[in-house]
Amino acid sequence: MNNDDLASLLFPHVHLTLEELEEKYPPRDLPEGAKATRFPPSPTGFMHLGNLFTAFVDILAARSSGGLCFLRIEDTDKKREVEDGVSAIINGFAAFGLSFQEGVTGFGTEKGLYAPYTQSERAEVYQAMAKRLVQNGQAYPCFCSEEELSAMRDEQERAGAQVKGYFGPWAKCRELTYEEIEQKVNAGQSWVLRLRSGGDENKRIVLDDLIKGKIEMPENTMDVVLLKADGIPTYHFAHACDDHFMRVTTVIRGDEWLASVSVHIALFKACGFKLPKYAHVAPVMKEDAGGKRKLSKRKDPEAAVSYFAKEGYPAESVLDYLMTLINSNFEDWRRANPRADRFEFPFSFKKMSQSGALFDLVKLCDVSKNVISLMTADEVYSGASEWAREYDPELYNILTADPGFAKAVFSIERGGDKPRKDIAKWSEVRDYAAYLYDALYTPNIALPENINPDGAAAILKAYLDAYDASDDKDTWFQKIKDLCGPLGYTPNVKEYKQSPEKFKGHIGDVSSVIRIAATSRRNTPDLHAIMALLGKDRVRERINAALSCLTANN
RNA sequence: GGCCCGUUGGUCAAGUGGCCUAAGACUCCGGCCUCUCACGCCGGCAACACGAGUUCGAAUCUCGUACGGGUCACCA
Repeated sequence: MNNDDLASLLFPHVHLTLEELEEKYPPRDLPEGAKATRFPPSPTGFMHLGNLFTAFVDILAARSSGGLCFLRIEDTDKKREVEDGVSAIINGFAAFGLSFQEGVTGFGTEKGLYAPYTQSERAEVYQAMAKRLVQNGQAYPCFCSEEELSAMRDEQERAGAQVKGYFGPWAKCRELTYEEIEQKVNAGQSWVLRLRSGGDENKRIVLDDLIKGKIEMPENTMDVVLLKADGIPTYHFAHACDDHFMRVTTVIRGDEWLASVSVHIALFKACGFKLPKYAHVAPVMKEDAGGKRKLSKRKDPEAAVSYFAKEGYPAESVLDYLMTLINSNFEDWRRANPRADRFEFPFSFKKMSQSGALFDLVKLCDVSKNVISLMTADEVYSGASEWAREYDPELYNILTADPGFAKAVFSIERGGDKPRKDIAKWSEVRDYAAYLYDALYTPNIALPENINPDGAAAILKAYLDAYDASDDKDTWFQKIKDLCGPLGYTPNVKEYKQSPEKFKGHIGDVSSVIRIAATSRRNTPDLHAIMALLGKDRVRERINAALSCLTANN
């Protein structure tokens, strides 16, 4: 058979050549060792945490090597496509402050020299390569229907074949003559284009994966589909064409692709492309009934990236947490460089886990508390109010009604050597600040077990007499100490511990009563600062209210 | 089932034949810190899946077993 004739029959209108493509998309001019990576999502309208994770590795690998990362849209499966899919992806990344140097930048917009970056717009590239493969005798049309293929699979099943699929003797259309093909094509029969595999199952190929190390497997023998009946390429073929002509040096993707590597190696070879480096990333897992499984879109709310925005985790927190999963020594680095840009971290593929890590919300909270504890009061204010604007309008109104006051609230014990770490996400701010706002405050005078209402009332009365809103912190504290003795408490906690029988309690009990009266909380940050924010009228008001509550109960 | 990958405390993990009586972090539990909480500090619980082999010596190398995961589409 004359392959040129076949190519012309199959692709009569394709004139672009491999050589022209090579010229149009020349190798990148990158510094030594710099990596060109890409993140290629399908526009399904859902951004999975795993997408963020892999994309983050892509960006990290690019930036840490002085290279670049671009965004390519893989919309070859029209069934899964969603209208606003592309915007959802771009917005999703923007929410995390992540962007790409090249590729799709919005719906219908893109930048970069290797355009187009949307697969549905790259038909001529795939067609040209497909034609070339036919010319070289490395691809052929297959007219088998879905019914025929499933019948074939059934037969293989029955025969107990170890290897199933369209290959070797099972590949019926492989041996079609030109005349047979011509007749079917002219009759309008639909066809797919298949690779004419030259692989030998007894030969083995070796892949040196950047993460998984050396992997050996049998050569591919399958005549895999390159172009579907509608002329759209399969993932495998698009991967070869795009990652070659977009001059990707390092392919980073989920490890579910590992099993397809033999196909990809065969394809790159057939096309005459240089094989890129591969890094197969293990998925983020979730604990389930004692075992592990992939984070599931349906079962796990935290699988959606939007979950974190809704809960009010700062993007920085999520990113830092992801960093610890990517390279666990990031934590040490972060401790040494608390405020450094995380892209300065010396990322390494070698330090990535070979198996999937369990997603740990508790750990995320810890990381997030650290992140928030390092923020300024202004940053906390804007983070919290931006979150509240969307998810808690009442809180938003309260916070923004008096930004100065809100910032003062967030300033309590912030900025020192030992910053408080009690906020992990913005949704906790409402509860954190509730007692500082009348609109959120619910009086609830619940005394500790060792204090009776009379004792508490005595403390409050005495305190009201001593209270002066203009006292500085030391004076304020000294006054509480001075209260202790006459009421039968000791200002010295150690003394109390040595002989508890001598006292009603210690200074902790006295200040607890005052704290409860002023805030209805047993635990708060620095009470002096809180009372200063509350103001003398409100403090007196609340203590008086507590007093009457205690006496009424008697 | 075939092929491939993996398995160190509850979790993330260091570890590349002797420095391992197995690091660090999170969680949990004690204790300390001139108010509570938080922070910080000190301490504690807790692991090399199993079995053979190689070796003077194995968490580390080899083989087998078990368990877990992935993949076998005109989906990506």
